[in-house]
Amino acid sequence: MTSETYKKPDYEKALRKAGIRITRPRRVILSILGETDDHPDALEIFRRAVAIDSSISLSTVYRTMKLLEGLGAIHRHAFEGGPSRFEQAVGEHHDHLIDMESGDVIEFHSEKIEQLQNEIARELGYEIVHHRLELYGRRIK
Amino acid sequence: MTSETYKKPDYEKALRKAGIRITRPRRVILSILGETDDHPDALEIFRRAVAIDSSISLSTVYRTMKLLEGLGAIHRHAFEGGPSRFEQAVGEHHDHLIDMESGDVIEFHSEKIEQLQNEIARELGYEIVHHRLELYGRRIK
DNA sequence: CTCCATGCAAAGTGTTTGCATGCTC
DNA sequence: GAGCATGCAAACACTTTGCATGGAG
Repeated sequence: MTSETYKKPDYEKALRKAGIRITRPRRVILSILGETDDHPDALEIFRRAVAIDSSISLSTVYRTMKLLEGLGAIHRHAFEGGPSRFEQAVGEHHDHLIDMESGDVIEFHSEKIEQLQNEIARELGYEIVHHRLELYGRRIK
Repeated sequence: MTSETYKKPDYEKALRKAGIRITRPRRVILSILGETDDHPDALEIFRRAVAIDSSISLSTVYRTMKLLEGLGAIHRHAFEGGPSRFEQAVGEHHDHLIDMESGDVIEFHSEKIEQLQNEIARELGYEIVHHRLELYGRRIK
């Protein structure tokens, strides 16, 4: 991604509307989330944030992630054996394929699988609130 | 499930064959795992173990779980927002539906979903090593 | 009688929180 | 100015580990 004027929801405006103060740390963190396509963890976000403003603390990163998660602006993923990783909540729902070697995350979506999940839950007498589907795999040579 | 003489793989024999010592704590923990149908966490296993032999320590529970996991005798599940929960590795592979209110776990299996997962991974150039599919839901009244 | 397994306490990891201060609205 | 947000350090929940002792083979 070279262009920066791409999909960039205006979170600042949205947050302000939600009565949330736009502070320097929040602005920095939002800009980081807006520009990445990967799924960084809190420490990685912290590192990138510190590079922009060295006074930002890790607690603020965690607090901001929690805040944004509550607003539905980001999603938190707890992939196996690692810290939570975050992504901006833009676009459609999707699931994840995790490259076990590199940790890279590939997004995918299957309407068929979603339907099957709903059927299964219904048969068991449940309605799904949310689900988690993660494929852990290796690149085929 | 009322009968206790049901599916009960002889883990002691298997462990002995693997060159692993059968100690009192291990015997106790194995008996607990063999008799439960739920998905207890380490602390719950510890509680049940202490009721049988009060000298067992939580570290031993954790160590034993790790050992058994390595041997493929149990599976570890990290459901959302809680400690790892364990289950005996008997029977076929299955996925889990978690009752968000009670924490109860219902097992299910869908061959169709498994196939779709494989197709998706293949298309992305990956082979699946394992996957995680969890449905979080509420009972329909 | 040799090692592996244990209990205990301490350390480790990722995350949250209390508190005094600082900055947005 | 009023009150939310911050940095810092301490607390937290879960899990692992070092070490000296104990017990299975």
